[in-house]
Amino acid sequence: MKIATWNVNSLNVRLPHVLDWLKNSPVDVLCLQELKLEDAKFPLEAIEDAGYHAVFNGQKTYNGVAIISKSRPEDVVKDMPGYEDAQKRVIAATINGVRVVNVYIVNGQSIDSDKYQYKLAWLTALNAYMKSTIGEYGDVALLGDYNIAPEDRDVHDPAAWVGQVLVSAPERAHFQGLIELGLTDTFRLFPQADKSFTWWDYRMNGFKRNLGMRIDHILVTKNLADKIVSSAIDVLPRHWERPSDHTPVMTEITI
DNA sequence: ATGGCTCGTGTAACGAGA
Repeated sequence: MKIATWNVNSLNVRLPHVLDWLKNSPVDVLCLQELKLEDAKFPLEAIEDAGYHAVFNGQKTYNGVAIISKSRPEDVVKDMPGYEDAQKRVIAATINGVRVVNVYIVNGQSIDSDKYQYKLAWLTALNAYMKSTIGEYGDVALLGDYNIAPEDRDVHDPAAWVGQVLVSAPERAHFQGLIELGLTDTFRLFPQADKSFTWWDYRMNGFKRNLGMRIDHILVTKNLADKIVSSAIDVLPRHWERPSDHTPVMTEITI
């Protein structure tokens, strides 16, 4: 079973890339973030024509998440139960017996911003939600745009980023809090090239100069972690014309 | 040097992203 995550930065613009990528990388599950479209405008027909199911939780202009899958998604839950949030950032479903949780975690803008406080509160709610989800389902995969670079090696220039949003100690503590629930960062189960990133700024030739960050992640519970056979970043779509600023991450589980 | 691109909105210029 191959599972993947990709922040597409507008599904309107990136639908051709998603379809092309799925054709070349026919994963079983693809979690998308930043759809930037309301549910009525979700391109369901195009996804179904490609042989996939889709469930989605979108809104106009901002945010929005979707799970695309070969098997029919079951027990679909939108948003975090009990957490009041106008922003559409979460969708979960059970696929092939795995509880798949797709998140677009708050960016936070800068550490002196109100949005940073929203990010920390949101991460507290996510920890509680994941704790109950793991208790309820057992086999859980948490995929998405975390907007957190867990370690300095996940940052192109750690010295320049000390204390900034995406790398600040409170954010990293929240990431560690997810690990302490029993989740494993599947990318780090394998040897990886130095300076492996999933996002590059559109400005200043960020991608060509590899000035990136690893902020998109696939975490799984321990029982699933024992069955992971590969995890990799696919930089190919970042080379395509008019790309998303993020590129897909994929993990394969032997189930 | 707090900009630099890209997106949606809406049809000019701005907020948001990270």
